[in-house]
Amino acid sequence: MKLINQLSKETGIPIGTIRFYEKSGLVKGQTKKEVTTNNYVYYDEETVEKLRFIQMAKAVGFTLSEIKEVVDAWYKKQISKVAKIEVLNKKLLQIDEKMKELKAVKKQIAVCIYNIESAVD
Amino acid sequence: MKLINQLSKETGIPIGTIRFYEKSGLVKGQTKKEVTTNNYVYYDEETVEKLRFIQMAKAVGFTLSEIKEVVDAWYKKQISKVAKIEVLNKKLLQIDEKMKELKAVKKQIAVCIYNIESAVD
DNA sequence: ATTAACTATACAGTATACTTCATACTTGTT
DNA sequence: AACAAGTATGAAGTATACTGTATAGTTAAT
Repeated sequence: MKLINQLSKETGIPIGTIRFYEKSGLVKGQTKKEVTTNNYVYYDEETVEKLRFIQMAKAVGFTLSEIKEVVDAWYKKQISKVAKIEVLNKKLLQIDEKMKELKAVKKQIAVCIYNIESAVD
Repeated sequence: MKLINQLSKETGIPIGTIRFYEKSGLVKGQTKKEVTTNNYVYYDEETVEKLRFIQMAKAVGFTLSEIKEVVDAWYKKQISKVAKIEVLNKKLLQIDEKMKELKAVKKQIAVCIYNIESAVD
């Protein structure tokens, strides 16, 4: 169990951003009942995993609310098995779509480089 | 040569967004000097290509300013061949990075689905 | 000629995702 | 004891990328 500063260092995500994610319901720490002098929040390894997932998913263009759907399907106990799988399979389709777009962008740029290289000044 | 309404319909990008992109320097139409009664702006096929590129690049998480770098390297005559190629090669690296992240996200979700499916209710 | 639809411009407003600031309390070090 | 560094909370501010509104002129169809 780690405090927010350590969590931030391990993931490279700023403290302010982690707090923002917590307010948005993406991650959740917990206070220790045995500690009575403060209300410091502790985070577990699962939170580290979640944050790394959020980083990657953001990098490939998913919004926080799209990411929240996945994280909820992943961890929330209230959601039924069937509903979770439905959400996740939809995400897989979106990922394949992005994969295609990424390849198209790459190809476009490769062609562009070729054209520039073979152009006469 | 097409007007903004047609351009919008061909690409699926709202008129307001196209105007916003034009203000941001991503695309550029031109007025016809022979038309003197209005200042309607006409767009060519190159603009359609650019807009399609912008759509894809945005879908995989590139920002408009990152996209602008590519579009400038692609079309701007003021930029030297060497500088253009440098920009584009950097983009290719970023794309490979995104490709990796996309695969990691996919794997993560696939594992997640497997875990849910094999879990006992 | 009228009127619906299209175009241009400028500016205000919105959504998302942070980021900073102010305040106040807690902990660890010297 | 003092003080730097860490933590919590709330609210305001910022950047990006649109989105909507208001105004005014233009074009096409009836």
